[in-house]
Amino acid sequence: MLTIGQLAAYAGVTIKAIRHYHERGLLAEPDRDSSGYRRYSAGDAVTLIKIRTLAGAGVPLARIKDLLDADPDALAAAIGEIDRDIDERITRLQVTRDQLSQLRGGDWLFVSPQVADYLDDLRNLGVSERAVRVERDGWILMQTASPEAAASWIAEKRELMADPEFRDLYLAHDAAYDWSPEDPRLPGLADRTRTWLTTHPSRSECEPVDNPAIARLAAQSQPGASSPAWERLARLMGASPASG
Amino acid sequence: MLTIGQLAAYAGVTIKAIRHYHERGLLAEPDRDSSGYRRYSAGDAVTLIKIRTLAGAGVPLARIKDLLDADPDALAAAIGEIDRDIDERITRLQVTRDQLSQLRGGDWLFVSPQVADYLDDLRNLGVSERAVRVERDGWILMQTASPEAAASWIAEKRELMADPEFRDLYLAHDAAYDWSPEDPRLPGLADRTRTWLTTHPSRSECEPVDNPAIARLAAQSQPGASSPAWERLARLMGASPASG
DNA sequence: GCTTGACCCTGCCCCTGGGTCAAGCTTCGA
DNA sequence: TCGAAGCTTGACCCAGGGGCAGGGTCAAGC
Repeated sequence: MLTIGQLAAYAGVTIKAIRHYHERGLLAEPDRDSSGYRRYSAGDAVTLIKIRTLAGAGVPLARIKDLLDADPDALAAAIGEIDRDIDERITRLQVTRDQLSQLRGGDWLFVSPQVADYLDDLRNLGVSERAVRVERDGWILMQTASPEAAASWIAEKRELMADPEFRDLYLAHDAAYDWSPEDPRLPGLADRTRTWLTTHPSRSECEPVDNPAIARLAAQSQPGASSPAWERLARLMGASPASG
Repeated sequence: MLTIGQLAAYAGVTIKAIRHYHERGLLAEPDRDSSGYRRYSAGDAVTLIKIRTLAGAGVPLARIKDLLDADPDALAAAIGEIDRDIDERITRLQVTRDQLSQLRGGDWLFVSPQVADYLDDLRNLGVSERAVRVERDGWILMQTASPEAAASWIAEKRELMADPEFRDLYLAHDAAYDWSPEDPRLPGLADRTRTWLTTHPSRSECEPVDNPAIARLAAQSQPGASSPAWERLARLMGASPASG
């Protein structure tokens, strides 16, 4: 006959766990010896190892309790189910591992794949990290408000980026962020932008999304995301569609 | 700006979890609107997805809190560590899955491999399941008391099973369990057993282990594990070494 | 203007699967 | 014979939330 410590060592379980199983009714309380110590049989060891194996597989104790006195067929069925569950957990762990590796490596985790691709395009174009971050945050807000609308907008915008003049304007606006508000290039840039806007009517019903000013709009909620040069640019463009 | 429900939906997390992260200091409490609702920014969504990813990998919340404002090098190191941890958990899950499959398939899980082999030998010999179970339980008790001694005994016993006369005696004792106590074969079996015991002095210091009577000894703790025929057999063998 | 349903707020207790500590008894080995 | 190790019960603690209570808010439809 075994003491609780011997049983625990044999089954590879802590003493505390055994008492826990007693409390939950998984393992019957054995008889006590004259001093009140619990005394276990070999059958208890067999049961305990079953419990440990099932618990190690993540089966809840309440379910283990049922399985222990289920008929062999039910047990076999349950084991099959648990087995599939383990497989699923393994694949989920592998997914998690992949996601972890993406934590160091861009925005893939935070936005839809389409937006992530778009952000990568921006980076390849030489857009500043600041602008990329502002775009990312804007797209997150849009995706939250309406994932379908964001999906169609992002498609439209990626198409737009194929236009060299638009790309040029985008990069110029990005660069202008750091210019002095008295920079002589600002009026010309404002003119070019206005011209582009009038010759390229937006197809989407939400105009600001389609031009670089979206960055300023999205940025309004973030302190310090605008600049003196951009403020002047906005004034120069006057009542352009972007300012509404 | 997002409500807590929108943020939760975007990040794939429950509202309750977000509030929990606020309590734990993982995610800063955002400003409230006029009605006291929390209002979130896109940056909160980015942080929350980081939290979710790390938490999904099993990283404790307290550690996530540290990692969120750690420098990139420390984060990369931590991610490497977490990655190894996930690998380990995957292999452990695979081991668990193997053990699970053994739950339906014998005694492999409950005793040492040597004892499991021995029990399989017994089954192949045609020994009754009752006797196998009694042997298994006896070996569990022995292994718990002294794994090394049990290891040498099991080796000795498997050697012994190579002796045809011993095998024969073992099977006869097993079969005798179900005989009538008046069965005329019992005196002859008692004689054969006594003869074998005198011509085969035990090498181990613990004699009962080396002969079939171990089954009876181990069974004494289990009610109903003996039988009328066995009782008579014990009386017939008189003061044999097995009866002590 | 009123209702209805969805959403949000705080605060509390509950769960699993144990770990840890305390205070006192028993058993074992030298 | 004495100290170390082992056993007893009981109470409290942890993560990571879930669920419920009891209430406030908001937007739409009638």
